[in-house]
Amino acid sequence: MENLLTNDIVKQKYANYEYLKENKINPYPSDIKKDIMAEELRKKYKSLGQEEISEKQYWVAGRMVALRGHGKTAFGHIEDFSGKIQFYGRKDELGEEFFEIFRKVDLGDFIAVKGNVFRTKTGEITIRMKEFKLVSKSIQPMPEKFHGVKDVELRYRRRYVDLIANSEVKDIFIKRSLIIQKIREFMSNRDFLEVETPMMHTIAGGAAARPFTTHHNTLDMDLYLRIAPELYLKRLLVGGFEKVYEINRNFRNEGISIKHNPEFTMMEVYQAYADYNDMMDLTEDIFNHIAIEVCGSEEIEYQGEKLSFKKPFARLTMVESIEKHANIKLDESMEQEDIFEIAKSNGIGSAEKSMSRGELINLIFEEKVEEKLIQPVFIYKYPVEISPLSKNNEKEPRYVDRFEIFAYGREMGNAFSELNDPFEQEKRFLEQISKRSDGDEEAHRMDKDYVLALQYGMPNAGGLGLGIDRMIMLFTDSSSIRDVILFPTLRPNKEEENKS
RNA sequence: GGAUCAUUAGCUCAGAUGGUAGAGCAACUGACUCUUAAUCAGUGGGUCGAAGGUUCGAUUCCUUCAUGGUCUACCA
Repeated sequence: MENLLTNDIVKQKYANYEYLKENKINPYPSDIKKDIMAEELRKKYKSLGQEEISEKQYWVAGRMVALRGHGKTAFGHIEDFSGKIQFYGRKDELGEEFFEIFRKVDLGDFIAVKGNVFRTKTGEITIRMKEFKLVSKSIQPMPEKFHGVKDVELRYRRRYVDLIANSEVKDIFIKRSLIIQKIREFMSNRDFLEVETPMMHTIAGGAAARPFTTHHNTLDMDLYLRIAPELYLKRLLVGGFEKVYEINRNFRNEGISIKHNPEFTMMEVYQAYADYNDMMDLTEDIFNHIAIEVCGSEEIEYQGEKLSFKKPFARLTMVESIEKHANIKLDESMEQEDIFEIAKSNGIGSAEKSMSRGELINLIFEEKVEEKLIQPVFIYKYPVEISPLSKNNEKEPRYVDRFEIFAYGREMGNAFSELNDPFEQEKRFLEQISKRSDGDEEAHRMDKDYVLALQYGMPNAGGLGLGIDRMIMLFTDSSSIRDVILFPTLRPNKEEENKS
């Protein structure tokens, strides 16, 4: 305990804690109840007149965030989850002894206050304190009340302090919850069933990414944290489910950035007897619906840029988007060598001779186009080489029936007509495996059981994956994914660890 | 992984071409019976991120390290 008393403020508050205990005030009681939330109370008495006082008394409770003493009276504010409420206490009503005890209550303590409701001269609805109880003693210093906490490291590491000090942070996470709730409601209304599939996989499949590894002791085997639920969800289509979705965490052992966190939330949707066009409509509907429901408008502002989620969103093939945004014309007569030369002559240094035609087209797209896709847009007709789980286009088998949706230059989602031909699927896996043996750590792994599942038959289906965190960034105007994840991944602070 | 910037009191921030540091809020003492970033008077609080080096002297200059931000790479 002693080593936690690191500074004078903590020592001082700890002394108050001891004083209260000695005076038979339990600093951490179990029996505190409250009658009403601050916001609700203010709403209820919003028409209360200047000299009026309520007959009824209420217990309100929350963190004491302000205290203004005036000799024989005091004003303060209690903050609960709904907002703040002012309280007012007078020595002539409460007595000497009460005031003596109340002096040992510190800013930051959770308290409960009981009293009638009245309106002050300045018009604020206020509780006139008749009784108070200590709810929970706080011995850590509170952050600065006016500027809040700005140190981002402190904000992410001790999110609770961030939440205490910066009310807009709380609002973002309330909005996050609302967005996810609205998505579930939307899916449910369309008869999609929410399911849960394993987070621990023996084969990390369904995406191109490096996985995290863990180990099961009793079975003595390595497991991977999933990089995508895709292959399990499609097994459900084999089993007879027709409309399923899952909203849950994926884990990818890769770089951290403003738009990447090692664990992130993804929604995947699968619908039998549908294709990628149906997924496009669904995606459009979801974004449009969330914009209206959560932001109250089809037009939102993100990082100073106006984004319109009015239907329909623009739709461009990958090749068209390259012509439109990079002014590079590709046509079907061009083969791998031609496209390689075009990439090189357009300054794409990472283009390599060993890349396939489709990989080169995709590279040009990523280098020259992606960042320019500010307004929501569907890019479709993806090269088959980079899409091992998608179905070939029937007319042009070099491409697959796949799209990605972009907004603000970022990939927000990915969807395709699901490849359900077990022979073609096995061939695609084998191609991926040869890429792995050539050193591509992100290439897909062979999943024999998945091929076996397809041999039982899977109806034609459309599948969609949406990056929920990135979507929430858009609708909360957050510049970093860390601002929409309560506890983003950080390195442990060694000094802090040594102290404890 | 690379580049770059940052790290000063509990919090938000100043500061010195190198002579061991200030403000506001918070804390403490006192005054004050309608305040709300309350006010007024006073007090305490710092290994200037860590370790080395240069120097008579380093928080300041140099090197390394730690943590974080941004960009970049990786990330379909």
